[in-house]
Amino acid sequence: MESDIGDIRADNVGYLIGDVSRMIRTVYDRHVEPLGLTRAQWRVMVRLRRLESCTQTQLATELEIEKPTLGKLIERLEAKGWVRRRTDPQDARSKILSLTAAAEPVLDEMYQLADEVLEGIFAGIGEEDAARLQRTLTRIKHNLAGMMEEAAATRASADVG
Amino acid sequence: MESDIGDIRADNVGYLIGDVSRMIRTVYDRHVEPLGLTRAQWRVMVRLRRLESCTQTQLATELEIEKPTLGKLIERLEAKGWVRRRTDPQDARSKILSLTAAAEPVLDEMYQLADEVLEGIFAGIGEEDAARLQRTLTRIKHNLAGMMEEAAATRASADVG
DNA sequence: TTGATAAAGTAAGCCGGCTTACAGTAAGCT
DNA sequence: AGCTTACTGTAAGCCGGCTTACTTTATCAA
Repeated sequence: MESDIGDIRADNVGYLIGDVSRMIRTVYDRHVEPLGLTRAQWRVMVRLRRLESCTQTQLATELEIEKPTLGKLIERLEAKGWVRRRTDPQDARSKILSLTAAAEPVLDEMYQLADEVLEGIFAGIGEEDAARLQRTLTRIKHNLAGMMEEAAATRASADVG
Repeated sequence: MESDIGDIRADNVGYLIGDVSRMIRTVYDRHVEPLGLTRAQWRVMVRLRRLESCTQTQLATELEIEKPTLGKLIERLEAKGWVRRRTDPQDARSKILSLTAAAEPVLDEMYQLADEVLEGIFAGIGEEDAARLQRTLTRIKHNLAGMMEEAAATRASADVG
């Protein structure tokens, strides 16, 4: 039963993505360890720099992570003095996030390190292959998004009915 | 400065892999939730079935995860009655792992579910693209493995010198 | 005005990855 | 035998993802 492509997927591509993702995280984190922050924390700061200032919910949506997940990240970044969090004067529920001046040089260093790591990760891979990888992964991501919505819809209807 | 491919990688492919990996985990876990185990736990059992029986260190090596990580997974699987763990009579340090009879039907159901999920993930992606994805990701994985070894070597020499 | 509903963020707790540090055991070399 | 070294597994604890449940505050409708 579909032992050709089926096995290829199950034994290789499926876990391959997970392997690569895990290794990317490890390699990044090891490289940037001396700077005192992780890839996930850096990602938050990069987005925050681009947005100038925003609420936590906005940022969580942008990063496609959940609010509590972002909350913990912000907590650590605030403790390190790179992110400021103050209550929105227009809405006491919201907290406005912004980068501190101390964050800038760290971000700049991180960019450079990230570029070096990416250079290594994509060594020997041509532009065409990289573009194709991007297209295929994007398609997979769309498929996954559809499956997640579908599951959510099923759940919702189950809750009602 | 290399704003062409550089930006493509940093803004898309890098995080794309992470996104896809995270979504795969979520989708799997949601789908198989009713069976009472996660993708990671299932992965352990699948490998264990193939190996018949082995020690924890062997299995951790096969799965490319660390021993404490596997230890926690085994703990849960043992509590659920799907994995048995007994001391090796030849070496009191080692514990021999094996599946229980109760694990078999769960594994069979998981296989089917996994295949359905994979079907959905790869919907609309041709065999050629899938094969290409596999090749490129494999190359990336090799690059990452090299970088991790390199970093480990640097650390070791730093420890000595 | 007040009462229901919705939204922002936090708390608590689970999973799965990691590291460092340790106990127990084996094996090898004097 | 005894000492050292190396290996197996566990403990403890951090990070980053998630969910569910909660508090606080806005908002909207009656």
